Amino acid sequence: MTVSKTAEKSSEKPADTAKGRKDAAEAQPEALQLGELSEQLGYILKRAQLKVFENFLRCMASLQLTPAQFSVLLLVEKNPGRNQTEIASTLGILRPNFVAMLDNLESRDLCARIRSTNDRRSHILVLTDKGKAVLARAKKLVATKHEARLNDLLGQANREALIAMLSKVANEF
Amino acid sequence: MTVSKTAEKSSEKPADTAKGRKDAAEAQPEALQLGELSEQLGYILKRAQLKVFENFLRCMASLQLTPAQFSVLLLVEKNPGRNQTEIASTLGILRPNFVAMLDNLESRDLCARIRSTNDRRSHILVLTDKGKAVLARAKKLVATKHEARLNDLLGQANREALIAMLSKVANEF
DNA sequence: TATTGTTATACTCTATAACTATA
DNA sequence: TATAGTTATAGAGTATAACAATA
Repeated sequence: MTVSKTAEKSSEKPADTAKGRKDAAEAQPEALQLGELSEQLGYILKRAQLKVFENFLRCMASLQLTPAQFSVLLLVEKNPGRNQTEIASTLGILRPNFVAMLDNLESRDLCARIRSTNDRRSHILVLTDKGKAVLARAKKLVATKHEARLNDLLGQANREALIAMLSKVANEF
Repeated sequence: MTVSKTAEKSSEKPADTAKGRKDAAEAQPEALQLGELSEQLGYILKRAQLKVFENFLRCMASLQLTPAQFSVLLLVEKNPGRNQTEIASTLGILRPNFVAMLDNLESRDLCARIRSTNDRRSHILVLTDKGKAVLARAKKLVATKHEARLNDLLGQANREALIAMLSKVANEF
């Protein structure tokens, strides 16, 4: 919900900075009470997701890959020979919206559309050599800079528990 | 990333249904391999968030409240006497985008803008009586239908652990 | 000069209908 | 007729600049 990127930065500090808390004996300081909001599943889920995506983008700045593009490359690599509809629907991307995304990846020579010989309506998706190389570098960046950060923050065991619970929510909620 | 609502429904079943698995001794069935994607923090976080928001909207259908609107009502109730800038920035909503949102809530007589007498530039936000009543009903619906579902799925202890870890990610990642 | 609420605007995501070419 | 890829388009959500009123 809500929770914009720039605004997050501006709502980051105002809790206990010099401005927000000039004097210990002041009537109404600055910081608002979150109250029940801090226990609302949807609210913290959304804020956590925005933070994680932000960090992902920073980690991948050198490769210029968004989370969505990374997920496409991963899925195509793991499932070569599949067509656009199959890749898109697995990722929850609507076919019309997948077109521009693929145009982008193809224009950067990261993946290619190949007309299927069985069914000439289909475009089989494959990674180019450059696409494979970029994906390999992306995986390393994600592992060392992005996912490693979660380990530092929560520890290995908790990290795995978090992923497991989120998967359960995503699949069964 | 990606992961649209309608497409999620269509990519829900195709794992092991009658269609997807006609015969045990078939070459290449239907379901794609998610591979490393199923361990990607951002990916499952996003899918979980979409599922939770979807469920929230269904639970609140009778009150016609979105997660964002609910969060505004909660925060205004907990922090009466604050102005638009304070409420918006705490929620990570940019001031320009908060205007239409408030117009909506005010037109439904759920909250009101009051010109501050101290600083006549500011609009103090308050809940109307109807706003308080609707929020009270909303809280009940959220508790009994929405958050309770998480308990059923994970159990009380895990539910609290999940919320705690997500908060940590949202605040410190 | 700075801030509050606002307007206008643009860009991204997501969603639906309809076209084309193939089947 | 049905499906794959595509186009066009519309609606959210999010972002920035700039204006009027007030401080």
